[in-house]
Amino acid sequence: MQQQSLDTIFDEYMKKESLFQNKNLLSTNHNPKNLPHRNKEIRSIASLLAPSLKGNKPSNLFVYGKTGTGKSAVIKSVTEKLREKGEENGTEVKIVYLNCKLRKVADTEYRLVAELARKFGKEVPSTGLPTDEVYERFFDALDDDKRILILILDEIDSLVEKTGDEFLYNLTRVNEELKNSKLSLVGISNDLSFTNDLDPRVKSSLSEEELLFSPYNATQLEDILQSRADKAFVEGVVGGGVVQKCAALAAQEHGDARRAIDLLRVSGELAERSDAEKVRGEHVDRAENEIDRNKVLEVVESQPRQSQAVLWSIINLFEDRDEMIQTGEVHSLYEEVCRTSGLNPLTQRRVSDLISELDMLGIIQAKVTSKGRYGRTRLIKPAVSVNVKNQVKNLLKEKYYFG
DNA sequence: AGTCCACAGGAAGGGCAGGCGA
DNA sequence: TCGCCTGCCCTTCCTGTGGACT
Repeated sequence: MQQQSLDTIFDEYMKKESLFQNKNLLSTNHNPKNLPHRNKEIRSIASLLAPSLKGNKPSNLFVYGKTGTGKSAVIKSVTEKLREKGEENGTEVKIVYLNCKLRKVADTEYRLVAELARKFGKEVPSTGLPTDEVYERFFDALDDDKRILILILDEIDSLVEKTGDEFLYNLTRVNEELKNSKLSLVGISNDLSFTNDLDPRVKSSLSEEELLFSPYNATQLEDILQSRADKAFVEGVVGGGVVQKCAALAAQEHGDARRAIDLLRVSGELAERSDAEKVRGEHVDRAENEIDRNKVLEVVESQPRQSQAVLWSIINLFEDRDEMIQTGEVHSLYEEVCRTSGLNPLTQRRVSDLISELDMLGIIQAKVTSKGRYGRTRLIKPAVSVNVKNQVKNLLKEKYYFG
């Protein structure tokens, strides 16, 4: 019986015409060849890096701009072209792209340099060697032939925040030691104020050249989205105004192209799932909710159990009363929750910090308020819609066994 | 004007895991 | 391999504070 209904589902799915023609074009890791509205940036980066084709070291470059402004995509596309050109001309231009947020790969100084050494074929154990030795191996490998290395460090701010700027100092000075090769750094950061905290020497050498990627406006987003939509969807299935709506929503959020593309993709998926023949405005609305919901659920899932217990307490207190809650109340319910779920309760001081963190993540809203004779405390409430809040509650209950 | 509540949030330090360096 | 170092999580102790109440 069940077997049969499963069969029907699959059969019907296979029979159904997809709204998508090439969904990959809307996936987050798709690297488009064509990058509209970034010609100026492409040209300046290309001319900055061009000296490498004649065997000269290009200036170090620091690129910054908010998420979804095309920084990584532009750099990747320009450097790929550069590598091809180098091959044609017989100059070895080696491009190494590392995302400093990638855990276990490039999230500490040791790992970063070890990864670089490995890219040049040197064996480096994942731990144990002095960092100097790893630098040595990397420099040796790099220098064994005449070449230009362009090292792209994406999300460089997160690595500096974690480990300090010493590795940047070392990398910017390496050219003094190399005989054959030359190394240029390209740093990419979302954090606009990132260089302010750097050692002045590092700052001046990393930012020999700087380039700001400003956010896309709604018209530009629309344009980008339209060209993707044309190729990604079957002709005629994207209803009027859909692309515009996605662009407008993303433009409100600092012109994030990634967000716009996500919205369009999810809208399409929702339309397909509900057997609609066209993607419409209502699907975009639902997509927006769905994306927000997934974001919240993802954040909640990634929290440590203690934080989850605090959140669970807040949600339940709010459920019963529907008015702002204070820290003390949260802590007493939290202690009870710990007892029933076998957790070691933390002190109020610590819970107070966890509440601040949940506030910063945007899951709850907490404001320090004085209630006069009745003390000074944080007033807390969930910061998500009722619908999302209930889903968070279910998640905590079913997956993490609270309640 | 003074008191006092219910915490906020800073400082210092303990305990632990994991990385570092010889 | 092993002691040292560092960062993180957490506790303890503490001072500070806005405003209702007396």
